[in-house]
Amino acid sequence: MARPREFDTNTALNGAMDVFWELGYEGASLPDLLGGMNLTRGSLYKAFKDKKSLFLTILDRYEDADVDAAVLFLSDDQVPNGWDRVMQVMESIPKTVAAGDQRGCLLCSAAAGPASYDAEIAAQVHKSLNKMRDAFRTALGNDTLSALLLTHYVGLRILSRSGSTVQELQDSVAALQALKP
Amino acid sequence: MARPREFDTNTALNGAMDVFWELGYEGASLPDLLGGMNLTRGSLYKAFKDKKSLFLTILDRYEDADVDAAVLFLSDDQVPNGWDRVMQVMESIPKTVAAGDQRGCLLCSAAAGPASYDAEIAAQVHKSLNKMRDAFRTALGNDTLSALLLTHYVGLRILSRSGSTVQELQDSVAALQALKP
DNA sequence: TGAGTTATGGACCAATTGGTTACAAACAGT
DNA sequence: ACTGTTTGTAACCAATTGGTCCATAACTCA
Repeated sequence: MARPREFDTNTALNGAMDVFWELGYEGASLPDLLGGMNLTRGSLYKAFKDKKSLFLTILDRYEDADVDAAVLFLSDDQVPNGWDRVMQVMESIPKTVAAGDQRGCLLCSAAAGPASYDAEIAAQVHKSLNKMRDAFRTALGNDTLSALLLTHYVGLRILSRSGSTVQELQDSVAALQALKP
Repeated sequence: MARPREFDTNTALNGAMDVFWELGYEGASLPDLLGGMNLTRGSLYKAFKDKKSLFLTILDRYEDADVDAAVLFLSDDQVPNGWDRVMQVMESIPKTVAAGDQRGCLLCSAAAGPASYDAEIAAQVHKSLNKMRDAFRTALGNDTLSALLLTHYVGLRILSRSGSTVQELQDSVAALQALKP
């Protein structure tokens, strides 16, 4: 009943996620996003309203993809011990950096950036962070320990992005072993 | 031999630190800084070169003031046990938030922000972070544990800024008790 | 083959960004 | 009092920011 979209919404959003992930919310300019999504201004604003709405959509998408994957892994007893699953998640962080990916975590960067002055972004960020903490808790059955692990997760991801060495991150993860219940 | 400064460099820098601390490096605009420092464009650029140089100066100042204070406290055996000193530093973070200060840590915000794309800022940030880690290490005589504590410190400060509740932060700190050597 | 509807591309926009420059003012030394 | 030097002020700057608008294109349904 009207002209069809020429772009695929999914691939466009994937492009937007890449740009936001690498540059952060405030660091990603409209031209950056248009390039990464392969569309022009008019199309972006018609389809996604504005930059902030697009970012909220991407945060949602990040939760559905990356956060939920971690949550699922933490509750999957293919690895029978919950603590072992937690440690595998933590160990994956220095591994990611060693593989050349220094982007950190979209969520953690948003927590450090726009969440401090934008309530909607803060709400979405906390929703996802709470999901992570809950996943730690169900894996371990321990309230305060899960709070510590979430804090550690955020710290690792921020340090990853700011250029900490793999060794430093590995040390930090290794020290967690002492907390094994 | 020339016209004297009408402003006091120290108070101007204090003003700049406040602005950067609250708004972050990229979030602080020139008008924001000029307002907080009580001077006009020309004076700022003549005295401090440009925004980035000013920020590097402020990072230095933050190290001399806040980082060094923590480092000193961690090595001061008025509190005889090193671990107890570490815990006092950690416990001060939820307390700061409870007192209404959600600004987090200038250093940690810089690590999450401009340190990811600016080498000079990254270098200064790492210098200070390493100082913190060293302080943890000398307080405890333990390499990997000090890496964990630095990560935890950064995580707490990022979560503080993004609006985590005092309870969540307290839980996270309380769980550290299990690591007491 | 229309009529109705939505998508696209790009020109356009005001506001803001960090930064420069030109000139007047305020001092020190002679 | 004059000279040399540095400060303060504000006008000015080009570039970039996020966002709007409109003519045209592409489709569906009648």
